[in-house]
Amino acid sequence: MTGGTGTRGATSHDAAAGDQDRQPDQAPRRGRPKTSFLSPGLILDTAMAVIESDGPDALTFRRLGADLGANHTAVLRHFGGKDELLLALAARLMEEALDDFAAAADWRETLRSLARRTRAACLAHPGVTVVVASRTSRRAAEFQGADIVIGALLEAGFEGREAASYYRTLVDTALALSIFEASVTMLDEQAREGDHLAWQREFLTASPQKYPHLAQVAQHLADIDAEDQFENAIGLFIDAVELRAERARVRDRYRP
Amino acid sequence: MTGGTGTRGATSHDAAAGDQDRQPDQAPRRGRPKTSFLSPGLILDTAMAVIESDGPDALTFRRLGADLGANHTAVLRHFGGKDELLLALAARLMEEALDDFAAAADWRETLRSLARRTRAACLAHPGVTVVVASRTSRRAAEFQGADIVIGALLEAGFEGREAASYYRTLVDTALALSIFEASVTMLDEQAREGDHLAWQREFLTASPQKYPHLAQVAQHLADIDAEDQFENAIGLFIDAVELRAERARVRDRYRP
DNA sequence: ACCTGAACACCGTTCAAGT
DNA sequence: ACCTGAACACCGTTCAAGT
Repeated sequence: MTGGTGTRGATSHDAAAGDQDRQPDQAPRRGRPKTSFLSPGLILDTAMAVIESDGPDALTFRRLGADLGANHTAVLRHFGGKDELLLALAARLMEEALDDFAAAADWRETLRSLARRTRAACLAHPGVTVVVASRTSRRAAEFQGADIVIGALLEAGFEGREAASYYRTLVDTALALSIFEASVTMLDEQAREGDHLAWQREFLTASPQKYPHLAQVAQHLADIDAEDQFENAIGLFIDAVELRAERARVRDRYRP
Repeated sequence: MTGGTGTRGATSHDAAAGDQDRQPDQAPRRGRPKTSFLSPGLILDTAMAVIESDGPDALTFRRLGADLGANHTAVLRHFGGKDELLLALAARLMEEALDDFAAAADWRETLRSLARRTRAACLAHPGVTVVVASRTSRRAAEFQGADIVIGALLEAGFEGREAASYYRTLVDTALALSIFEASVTMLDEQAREGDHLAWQREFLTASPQKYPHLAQVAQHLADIDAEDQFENAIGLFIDAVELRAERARVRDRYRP
């Protein structure tokens, strides 16, 4: 029932016994560990595993303690509270998204890459994304990523103020759309059990008299692919940015 | 402490006494109300008031009961559970966004209007937006709104499949950005108490050696206005859509 | 038909106590 | 320094009972 995602035993007795097969180079002074076996990293790993296997509501200190083989209050020695834990999860998600992010040969491709990485990380952990959604700010997009994207926009031909503005638009849009898609994924999954997905049928049978335009395209609405849709949004963004970049370059040519 | 947002007394004793000054045309059979005094509408009003005044965490059945002058389990006679209540709150938020929504003279203005309405509703109730964020699907954009927006896109010159696709892109983007902005608002408000807003200063003092591009535009990043930013994103979307609409019209001229 | 009140299983957090 | 175990104030939900 507890899943068994922990790397240690499931009870505190097992945890105590574990001291005996601890690495000798760690040199525990007597038989008690002088260094803690819990660490922020291990706790975050376990938390993500719990959410992804049993859903956002399953993340409780008691469940976390059970999977870690520790008391349910032990986590509080590493995180000030649940809110702090969630903020750390949000930061980890964005770290994963931007891991090894680097500029591409083409500035358009650099922007596209950031957006795709953001989406990939959120969809890889939709449950985590939903729990931390309200604590995810663009602060998470760290300096490293910001510098690369702004570099791409400067390369495209924008001045400082515009580069800053389009940078924020891209990051916000990519992040917001990714979180939104993850939450729709989770919601649909939950609704599939009930009959809440019936609204898709309603769309197809909407009254053509009352909603003529809707009826005209209803068949196409049903089979829209989520990934195509995301690519579509990013494509629109880049097209528009490129259009304005050309104008900016022309403008600068006459006002150098 | 309980706020006093209820329209009835704060205790169940007061609620019972309230029967005596009930309207006579309601004709209560004996002294007990034959019609319930709680209604889904009243409950949702109270729930929104609670969240907006004391934050998302304040929305509990016990608090709701206190403000309504009823037992803390009475709400369960109108909503199956907390999840159902949140889904209803999400639906109400979108109803508010699309209330009296109508097509404008120009199709671009119609698209802009939908986006602005979505944002306005979310920012009018940021706390509510954050609680229901994970239960807000584009299902909420009801047939009425969908028909109008799709009509605008057909008017712009798109065929069925493209109109459907751009409709979804606009609705998803506007909704996702609005939810995101609301959650950033709530997060900043909470962080202002701590010193978590320190990252803004960090941005300004980021190493120009390690992050040259970032340093170049850091001053502009600080004073970006949120509303300008949203308008910017929608403006980019409409520019790109218009660009493609022109192409679609040219294409159709040669293949009618 | 609608509401009450007690009860149940659970939650995050605190704190004195252990090693 | 880190963890335990009991305790506290809360939570959503169930259910028999009232009117």
